[in-house]
Amino acid sequence: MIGAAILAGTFAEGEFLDEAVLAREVGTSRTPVREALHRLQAERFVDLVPRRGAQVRVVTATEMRQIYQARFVIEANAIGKICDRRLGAPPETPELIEALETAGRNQDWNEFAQLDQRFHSCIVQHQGNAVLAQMYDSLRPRQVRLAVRTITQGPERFPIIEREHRELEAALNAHDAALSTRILNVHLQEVPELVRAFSE
Amino acid sequence: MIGAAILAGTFAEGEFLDEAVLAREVGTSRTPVREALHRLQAERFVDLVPRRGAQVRVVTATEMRQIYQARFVIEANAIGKICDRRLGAPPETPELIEALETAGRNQDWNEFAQLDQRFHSCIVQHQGNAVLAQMYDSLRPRQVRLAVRTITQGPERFPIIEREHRELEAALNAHDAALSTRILNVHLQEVPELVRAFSE
DNA sequence: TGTGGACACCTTGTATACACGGAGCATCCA
DNA sequence: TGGATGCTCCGTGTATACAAGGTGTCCACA
Repeated sequence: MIGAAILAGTFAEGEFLDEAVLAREVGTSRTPVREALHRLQAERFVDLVPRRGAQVRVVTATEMRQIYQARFVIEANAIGKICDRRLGAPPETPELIEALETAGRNQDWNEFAQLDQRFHSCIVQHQGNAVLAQMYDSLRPRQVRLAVRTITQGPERFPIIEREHRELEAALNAHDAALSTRILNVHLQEVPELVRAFSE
Repeated sequence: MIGAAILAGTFAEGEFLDEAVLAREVGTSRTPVREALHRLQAERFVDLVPRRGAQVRVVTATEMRQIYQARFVIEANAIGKICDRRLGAPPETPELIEALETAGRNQDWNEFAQLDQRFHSCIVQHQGNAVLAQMYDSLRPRQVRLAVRTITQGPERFPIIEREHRELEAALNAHDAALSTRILNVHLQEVPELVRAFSE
């Protein structure tokens, strides 16, 4: 059901989730709750330890860095292919950039994060490999938990993100793989650095 | 439980799986079967369509090609990093190559496929990014179904695979990224070509 | 007073019963 | 005769009851 939403930030890391309690809170029985917890395990939100239950995973700075590395590997590959084939930026990008700037002006962090994700996701999809695209998207849930922490603490980064998106779009339309990759590299390195700054 | 094994090749593509029947066959109740089916969905073995049940996914030639592209993207990245840092081939490789050749001599296809997977998997793990490694491994179940089809039809490829593994190990130990990548590219392009050959 | 063992309670894992929704078939009408 | 509609049956989705295992506490003994 609303499994993912439950974990947005309401539980402490390492905490064990009680199925019965969750069921009561959601107003359903344990069965759907169990299924939701299994989905959450698949999305790496919780560890299911036998006979103990679902433990909220701790997202370490190391893991976060690795997630962004993984994003870079997949998205850089997509960019390379897009430039090779001279496809240009995905057709949705102007619209998404527009919406992103609106969300930025309105200080709507949720919307902003979601649009940012869609921007990058549509670039990866533009390459045409559904398997890679699905992998890329599967990284999202894990980022969300950190995203709320970081973005809310650094709203001054909004304009920077917006600018880099526009630069990336332009570089893609110029079929310039090297430039696009360079921009992406900078773009994706900022968040892990923020995370590190907080955790050290 | 044994969910994954069930699907090794015993069900027709597109077939709907009946929970009650499966439960009877396994000798358990529907509840564990349902959980297994959900896991199988996470592994992309089945599609869970609401109120209809679990449908065995059809693995198209296109998807197979994309899976091998995805493998290449991740493994090539690992190889690049390994050569950059001059790590050399993973310490397990000599042993794995040895075992692979034994399996090849014994015509043990199952063992062969498993060792081949472990060989590549340990290269990706050698890079040190657990997120990418887990992604890479998650591709495996989907390959297995095709692997049995192709390998059993082309056992003459065993020596070729073995040779390429040895070449890849040597190239890694020589810290030669370009050569390693070239070998990997050839190595991973053969299977999709076989698949295409069968399906056309 | 500290440590070890046993018991009880609590939570997960499994089974079964019930509810809900869809798909297929039959029948009726055009 | 063909199509549409309604009914029935079957299979998934959910709830609840029961079993099993683990953890924490309490008591007894050293």
